[in-house]
Amino acid sequence: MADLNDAQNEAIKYIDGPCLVLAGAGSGKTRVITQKIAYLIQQCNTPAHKIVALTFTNKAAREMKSRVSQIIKGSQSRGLTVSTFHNLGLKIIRSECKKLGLKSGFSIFDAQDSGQLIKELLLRDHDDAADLVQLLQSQISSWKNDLVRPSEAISYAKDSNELMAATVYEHYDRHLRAYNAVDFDDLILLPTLLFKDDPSVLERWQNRVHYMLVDEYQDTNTSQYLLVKLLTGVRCCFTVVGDDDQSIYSWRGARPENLALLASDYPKLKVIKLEQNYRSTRTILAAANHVIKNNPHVFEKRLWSELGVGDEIRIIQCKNEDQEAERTASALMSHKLRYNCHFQDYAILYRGNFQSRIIELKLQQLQIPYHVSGGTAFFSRAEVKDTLAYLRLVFNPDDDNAFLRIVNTPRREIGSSTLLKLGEYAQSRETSLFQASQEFGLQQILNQRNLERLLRFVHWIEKTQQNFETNCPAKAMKEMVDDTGYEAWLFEQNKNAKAAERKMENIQQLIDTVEKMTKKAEEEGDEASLKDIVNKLILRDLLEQQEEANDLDRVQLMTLHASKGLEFPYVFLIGMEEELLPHRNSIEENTIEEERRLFYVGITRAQRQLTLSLTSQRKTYGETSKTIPSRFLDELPEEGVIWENKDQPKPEEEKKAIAQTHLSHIRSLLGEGS
DNA sequence: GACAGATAAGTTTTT
DNA sequence: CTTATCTGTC
Repeated sequence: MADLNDAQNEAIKYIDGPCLVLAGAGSGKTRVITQKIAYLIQQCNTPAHKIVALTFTNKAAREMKSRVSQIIKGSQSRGLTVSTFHNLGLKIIRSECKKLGLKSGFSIFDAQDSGQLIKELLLRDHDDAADLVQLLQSQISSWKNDLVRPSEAISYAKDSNELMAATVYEHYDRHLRAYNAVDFDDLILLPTLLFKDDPSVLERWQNRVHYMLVDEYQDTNTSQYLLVKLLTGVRCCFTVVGDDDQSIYSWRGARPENLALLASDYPKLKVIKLEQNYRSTRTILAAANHVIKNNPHVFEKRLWSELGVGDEIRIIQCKNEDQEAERTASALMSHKLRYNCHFQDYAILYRGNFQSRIIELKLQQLQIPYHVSGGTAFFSRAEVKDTLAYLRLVFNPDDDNAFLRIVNTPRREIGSSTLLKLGEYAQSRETSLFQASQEFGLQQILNQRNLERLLRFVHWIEKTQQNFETNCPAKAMKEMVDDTGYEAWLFEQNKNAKAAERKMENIQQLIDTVEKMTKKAEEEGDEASLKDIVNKLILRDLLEQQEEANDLDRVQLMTLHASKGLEFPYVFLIGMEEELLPHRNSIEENTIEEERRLFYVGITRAQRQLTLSLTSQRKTYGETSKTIPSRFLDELPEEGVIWENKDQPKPEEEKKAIAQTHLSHIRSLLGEGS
């Protein structure tokens, strides 16, 4: 436990009661958590399996796990729980599903599934509901995050609109249960409500948690706050770490005031501030402090650094996004060649996922290896969603969303009118589409031919279910995909065979992943249930994991949100414009402070050098329009910041670098050829 | 019931 | 500029 400062040491050794660590950016908060876990296990004889550490992202959980295992020898950390809130919730729901009225194969609805369900419910009662869906979806989500149940929402409603929304909420929840499904918010909400209502269940779980640590505490919502409070109970043995300046998730229900709430809920709360920054140069830190000064603060803190002054912050002004991408890529490349760094030392950050496209293009042109993290690209692909829907239906036949998605994909000549009739029948019988398909009464409604087609599908699903019970998951999955004739259908659909091939590769990747996960689970002695794996897939763990292993030396591309908790020697932050950062909606909704924190997060990711860029015109929806420099640029200090004018010719050095890359590329091609 | 072509709509951020 | 949805024809 060498090399820790006094505050860090104090935070680690204080274990007798609730502890709040206010940790500024780069102040070593992850170190505090990992070292504290080691301290608990090695010095305090706390059994590893009674310690729970919670994070918000899979990536953070993985990182923490690996850092803990670096400190303590393998066997000692066995049984330690390091997981995301959502994964812990899933674990609790899985083992308590009977109490919650769920069957074991329950599905997890992602945001898209939820949206679809809400849309359907709205269309039943209202004519033009399309633009209401998003609004209702976020309303229902906030209700769930605030522990408001449908009945309460209905009784609190003040006008007809609110009543309508609350009614949709009630229908929505009822349908979820009927589908034997939960949504993302339920993963936290259901365990919390269960613990609140059932003391015996709560006690059982409390006994499994002797000490709890929570990372990024400013991101907790009301439901998560209560979950932690309930689980830690009267023992109050927990450490939470957070930074209100890095609160960037209030749009999804996070309550940074939970930091302050803690002090009133726990009068004995020990508050420790970490103010020494070990990450960034003084120039970068000064800029970050200067910017965040514009926000009001509950907890005052002064971040300082012992590191050198370092390079100036560069601001590159470009004509358009094309040039911005080009200059970013070439500046990166010339820097890399000059200082002989690794690609993994660089990160390119942006506000929205859509901004990665042009950058990717330019990086490809310069042969720069990169990895785009986060992003829903893979999971939003039709073929991936189809395959997952097949699995969902196999394990949970009541999942009507999955049923509708794949009942006629590939074509089984089951069309919309058949499904409409089936839907009406199922509704009247109050059962799922799958169950309804097998009912006798359906003969009255559907003609012989259509009924046969439907039953053929139902029987095939049942056959597949059996196959999954007798065969190993990956094999059964492969057979399932083969059985559907999906591949042939893809080639039929896509004129160019290449696109179809790529789609099949994506499905194969899913199968490979399942195989790997199964093997891994077996090695660790867990039950290798495909149900769990599918749910983990939907929670987005795993695939990232695989990619990470392969993507060693690559430039990292990600959103500002995704970058929180990470650090890079050299950071490029692109799109410093009004309506982008701060985002247009945030300007309208007057939530500039959160955007400022987002900028703050971006700045503080950089260890040695920070480069900002902006354009004077940008293409949106295919139309170019003028842009205004971000107001945040005005908030930077004058000292230590240099502006590069757009009219300036490209620096000679960068030109040379590009030429050199091309040359070395040609050489490598020649070399391989001979 | 399938499919092509037209038209409209939409990009914040994530588990 | 892409993607989702609608419409009309076969």
